Amino acid sequence: MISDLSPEIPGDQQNTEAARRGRRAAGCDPAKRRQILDGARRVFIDLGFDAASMNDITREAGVSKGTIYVYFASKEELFEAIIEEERGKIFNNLYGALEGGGSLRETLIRFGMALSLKITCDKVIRAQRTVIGASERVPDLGRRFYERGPLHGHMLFTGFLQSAMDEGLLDMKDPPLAAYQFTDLCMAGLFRQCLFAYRTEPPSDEEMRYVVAAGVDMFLKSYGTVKLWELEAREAATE
Amino acid sequence: MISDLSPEIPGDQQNTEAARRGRRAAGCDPAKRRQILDGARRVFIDLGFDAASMNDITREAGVSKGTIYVYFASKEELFEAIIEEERGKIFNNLYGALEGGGSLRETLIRFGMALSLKITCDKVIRAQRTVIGASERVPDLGRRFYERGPLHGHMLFTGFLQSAMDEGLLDMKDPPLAAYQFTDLCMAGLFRQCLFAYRTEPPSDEEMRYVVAAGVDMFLKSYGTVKLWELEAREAATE
DNA sequence: GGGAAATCGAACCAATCGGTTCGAAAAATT
DNA sequence: AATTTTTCGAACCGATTGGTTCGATTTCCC
Repeated sequence: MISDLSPEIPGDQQNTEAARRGRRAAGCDPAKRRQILDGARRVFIDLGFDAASMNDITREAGVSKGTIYVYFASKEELFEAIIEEERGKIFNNLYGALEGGGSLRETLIRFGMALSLKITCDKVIRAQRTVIGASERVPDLGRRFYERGPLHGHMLFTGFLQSAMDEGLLDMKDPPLAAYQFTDLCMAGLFRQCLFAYRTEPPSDEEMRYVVAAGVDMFLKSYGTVKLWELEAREAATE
Repeated sequence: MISDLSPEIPGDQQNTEAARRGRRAAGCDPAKRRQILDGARRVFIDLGFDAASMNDITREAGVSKGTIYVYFASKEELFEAIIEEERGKIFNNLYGALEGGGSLRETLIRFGMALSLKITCDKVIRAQRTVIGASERVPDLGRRFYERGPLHGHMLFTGFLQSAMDEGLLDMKDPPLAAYQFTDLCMAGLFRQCLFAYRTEPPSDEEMRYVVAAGVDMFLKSYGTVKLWELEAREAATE
């Protein structure tokens, strides 16, 4: 079965002749595809879409140009495949931090750390720069990235806040707004500093922890309920 | 005196011959310079640095290519001149909002509105996208933009918070961090939404006011002192 | 109005772009 | 080992790039 060997490739042009004989269709070797994507990713993220040439990618990937065009129809298609991959790498396994247990404060700190560490690390910042730069001429690209990445995460986190509200731990008039406030507090200033290349290197773990803790404090001081204070006081007393 | 006519032009090559006769040196007509900058600004901000060609700029500015190269040595130099101008247009006259009088809460709302309205409007977002996109290959550009723009503003605002602290209205352990928290709260979510082209049009005045008011509430609930509450209560009573 | 100077406009440069083509070489299936 | 298929590598396409050059034209100062 072909899909066993290359499950992630859409089966639009299966090259049925070869398929019937149990042979791989042209442009369907997952390893080669990976090789191309990895090389192209480095080039695109280093140079941006425009400045990256297909010859650069050829060189970086160690694959001939003709072969690239067997796997991807155009520069745009290759680019979009890479952005999609990057989005997945950034946002997958991020919201598991919401389900690790512990007190509300602990969970918020754990989530805030995971979020802001990932969003401000060098690789991710470079990827975001590339998407933002391309958003001017290809708005759909930036839009899709945002919808499937940050927006999706925002809804998951809003749901988490809702459930904390149902438990009587938080009291918010506008949970979606509160979710935005929280995520922005967790990266106070740092996100823009990184985007504009003001920081030579990403925030350290300690700095991040300091900012996140301050953000969580501020957030809970605004939205925490009496029940939350009682819980926290009780917990502090037992230690 | 030449510098009276073109004060902003560096006098490196004054074409002394012509200057002695009271004539303008080549490439020193402020009006032409403006014409070129205006055309180039539109093209660069619409297309980004790479995709903008000098022929596009020629067309948009209504100036021959040879003339452009009399005023600017290269595409990069022209681009940097425009970014510098844009930075000035964005951040100048922004921090006057801090000095308009009124209560602390009123001032914070006024400043927050001015800040976030300006930073998320279409023109400014496009300019920022261009700078961020170019920051990958020309980090100095993004760095200078950030230092002379957002960072400078951050220091001004931190000073404002300090003086409010001196008056006993606020109590903060870390004023610079608090300044970041405030500015980020004022654009909760909106800044990233705009950057990634998720929003077709910038936030409305009402939406902005709603977000800013919520941010100011949160900020004051965290950092406001008893003295501030008394002041606000007294003011509310007299109305 | 005469003469100096700046601008224009178009041609021109070498280099590079994304994308295609094709025969030779390499791999893999039978 | 024979044969099918993929990949390679280089040449090639037309278009466009940033940048230069240069005579014709316009503008401006005396």
